[in-house]
Amino acid sequence: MKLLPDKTVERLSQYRRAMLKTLASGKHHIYSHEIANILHITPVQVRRDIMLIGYTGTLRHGYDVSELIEIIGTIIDSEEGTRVAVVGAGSLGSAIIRYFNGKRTKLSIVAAFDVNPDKLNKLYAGVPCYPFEKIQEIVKQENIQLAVIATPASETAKVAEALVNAGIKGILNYTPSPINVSSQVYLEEYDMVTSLEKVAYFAKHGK
Amino acid sequence: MKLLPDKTVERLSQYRRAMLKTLASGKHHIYSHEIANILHITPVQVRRDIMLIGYTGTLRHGYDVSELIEIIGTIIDSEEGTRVAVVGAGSLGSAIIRYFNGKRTKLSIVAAFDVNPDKLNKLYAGVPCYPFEKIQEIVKQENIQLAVIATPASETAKVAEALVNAGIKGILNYTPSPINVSSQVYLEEYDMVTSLEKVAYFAKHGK
DNA sequence: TAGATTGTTAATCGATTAACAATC
DNA sequence: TAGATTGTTAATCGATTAACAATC
Repeated sequence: MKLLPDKTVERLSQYRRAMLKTLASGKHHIYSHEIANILHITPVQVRRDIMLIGYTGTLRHGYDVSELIEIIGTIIDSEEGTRVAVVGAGSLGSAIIRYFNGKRTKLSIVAAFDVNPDKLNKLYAGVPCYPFEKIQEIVKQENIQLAVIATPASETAKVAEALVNAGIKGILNYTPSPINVSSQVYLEEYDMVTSLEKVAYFAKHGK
Repeated sequence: MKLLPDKTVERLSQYRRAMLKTLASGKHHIYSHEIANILHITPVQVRRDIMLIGYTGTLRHGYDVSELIEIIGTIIDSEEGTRVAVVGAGSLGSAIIRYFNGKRTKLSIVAAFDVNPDKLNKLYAGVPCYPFEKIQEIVKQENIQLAVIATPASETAKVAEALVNAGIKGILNYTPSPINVSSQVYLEEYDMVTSLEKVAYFAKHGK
């Protein structure tokens, strides 16, 4: 399938989550405008996204909730699952591990890394913590494809370099230090301060 | 000043952070292409954003780092500072509090809320934790304008309603449950699972 | 049928980038 | 000066939305 637009991929993830909730409530069919209401978007947006993944609903009942969940899975999940590491087992890192734990998803956090010896060999919500120096070895051994960076900002560059060398395919950087990676590696950066500053701006100036 | 574009506001926050770092390294002037390199964007983008806030550099030295920091502050900060509450003092909530603590910003987290009696009356990185039922009272008393939701997903709707009733102006929702709020309230939603699923998709399919 | 819905194209909107004049 | 840079308009790109035919 052709590469999907950035925003469509994000929304597919959200549709799936909303559909899982819908299914859990015992509802088996759903209209585009119902999905749209849940996510504060327009029904056309929903229909267009679903068109892009080649699924079709029916005029009478809209979309079949289970089928839609299934199809979205074939698009955005990797069949064999995706193994993820969290670098930095501080409060943010362990919050991320706990956050993912128990979520129904093909993404599994299988390793944490830290430099602090106190944190090593402990389990964070069932995930073992390894010394940062072993990153190359463990990434290979555990077949880890993605990494989340949750270290102090001062360590970001070093961590990113080690991850790229270890052959990681994608990085989600939660530190406020932007990093440079080879264009082979997909990089997403998110900073909570920027996000909250944006909320402050638009809450104040109206939007 | 006219309302700035969404993306420009985000980048201004990032420019400021990069400029603070630049200044700390003893550099007092910077060219648009240097800023662009730090943030992996184009120099034109940088110049256009800076044009939009009405600041101008010089042909010889580019932008004055201190002045740029100053100007960005007048645009995106509130002069008197902005007071923020975190709802949910679990691992994510306390990570957020610690994350903001010590950052140089006009945003200050001044209160946490939780329903768990064990967490009450404790300090999280210097921030007091109040019982959730007192939210209305404390928001008024402490003059809190923004809130970050970091509760379990099951509580999101209830929390959002209480926040809107308490007169909050902006909400940053870190739970995976989308919420509906009055259009008076600016809402930003961010979900780590969606973000990581997006990384997984583009790391796999190339982009 | 009438009303509601989907799927899809075309139009619009918003954001980025190319082009370039001005100038140090 | 020649080369490098800024500021800004116009063109392009990508994403959203309006419009509407098809149909249950």
